[in-house]
Amino acid sequence: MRYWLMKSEPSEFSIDDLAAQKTIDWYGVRNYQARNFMRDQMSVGDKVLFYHSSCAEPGIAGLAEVSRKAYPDRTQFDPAHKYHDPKATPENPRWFNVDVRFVKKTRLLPIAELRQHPELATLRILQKGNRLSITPVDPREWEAILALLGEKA
DNA sequence: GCCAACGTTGGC
DNA sequence: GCCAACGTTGGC
Repeated sequence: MRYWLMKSEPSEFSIDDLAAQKTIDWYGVRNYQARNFMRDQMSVGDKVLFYHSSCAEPGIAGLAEVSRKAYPDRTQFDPAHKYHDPKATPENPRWFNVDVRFVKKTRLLPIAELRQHPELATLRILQKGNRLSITPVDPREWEAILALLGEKA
């Protein structure tokens, strides 16, 4: 079982949307490294920090988990979709996504607060130049973050 | 809106 | 295979 942080712009899809919808296919990832994490390393039951990015209050907004292992991203085949990829075919899909299930909404844990904790200095999203929308979280980091959230690890 | 960082594209 | 140009990300 692994731990992950997954970014979403709340104007596109927020923790409240996930709470309402219960489960989402995490479509739209068009970065190979992030795709590979989903396709090659994620399994059902993996724990997820749901992160709000590109917004007024960037930070961790809730907890989720992987509920289905990776399969081809439906939007790559749809010419009308903004995530359409003309080079992808059902026989040769290029992009994959997992399903993510809502666990709970937490307090908003801002990125500025994450930066204050030395034990989180290694957190991938805090590294300079980080842009990956999906990053692994190590167990120590996970525990430290859950403690900050007042959740039991 | 700014800008650093980074990934992708395409000409050669 | 190199690398300049370009587009995107995302915090501030």
